[in-house]
Amino acid sequence: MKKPSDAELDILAILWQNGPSSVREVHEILNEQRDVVYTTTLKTMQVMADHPKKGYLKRDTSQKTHIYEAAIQPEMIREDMVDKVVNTVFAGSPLKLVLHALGNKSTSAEDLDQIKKMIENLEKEQ
Amino acid sequence: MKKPSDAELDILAILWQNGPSSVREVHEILNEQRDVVYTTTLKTMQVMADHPKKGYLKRDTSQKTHIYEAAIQPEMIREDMVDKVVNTVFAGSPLKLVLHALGNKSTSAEDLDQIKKMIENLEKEQ
DNA sequence: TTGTATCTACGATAGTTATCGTATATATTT
DNA sequence: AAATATATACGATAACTATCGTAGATACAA
Repeated sequence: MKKPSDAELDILAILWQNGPSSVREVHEILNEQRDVVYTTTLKTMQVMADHPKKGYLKRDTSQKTHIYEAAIQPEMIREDMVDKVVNTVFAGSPLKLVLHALGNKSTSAEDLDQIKKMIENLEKEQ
Repeated sequence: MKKPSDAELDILAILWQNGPSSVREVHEILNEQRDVVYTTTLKTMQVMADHPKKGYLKRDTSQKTHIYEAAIQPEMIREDMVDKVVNTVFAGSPLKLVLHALGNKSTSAEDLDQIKKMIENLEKEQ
């Protein structure tokens, strides 16, 4: 599967978070992140839905205002994206990525707990 | 700073790992990862070095065979790349990324130890 | 010295990405 | 009904990406 472009990923993220939405709804959120005019958002979403090699979005055209929905799920591209990051800026070491994510972000106590549990489970398996 | 493209990242990763290298040396490794002809690697590296808005590489032209070296470091783009991944395919949750990285990869006992230590340190700070 | 190998330089190009303007249809408001 | 707002459709385009071929310089070997 072809990887969505940067701008396409932004739109997918919004749809994954908010569920089926109109172009207007997506645009309002996208426009907070970076300046872009409405028809740019529209065009991008149309291409994402209609391009024969993409099909990232489904659309419901039964009303005047079309409703778009993600046609791919984040799980389908996570692996590829994480691999790319690990193999380029973390010298192929998932450990380094984990330490980076833990170190630079303010991780809550609950989150740390959850990671500890995960580690315990992994250690049992070994 | 503009983000290097996919192909450029592949080349940067090789230079980060191996240090200053000739096009031939980079090409041998890159060509194992995906089929590409020598002049494609050459051209890409020349652009990475010469393009006014890039400057990802430095080159030493004192010998017939030029030697290229990374002019940017992975730390300079890690943040951006991790943020992008987290904010798109992990719903903005670094925790999810960490669990994914731990779960899908066979993480060694030593690595798990190191993560535990990291977590202990973080908990002390809180 | 004549070939063979190895470089760099550089142009061409097809495909993709991201962006925006204009036209037009359809609602909604005054 | 006329004006305003809101949609979609769609063409144009500039910039970027990735790729490869050809030409010419340089080194080295037979």
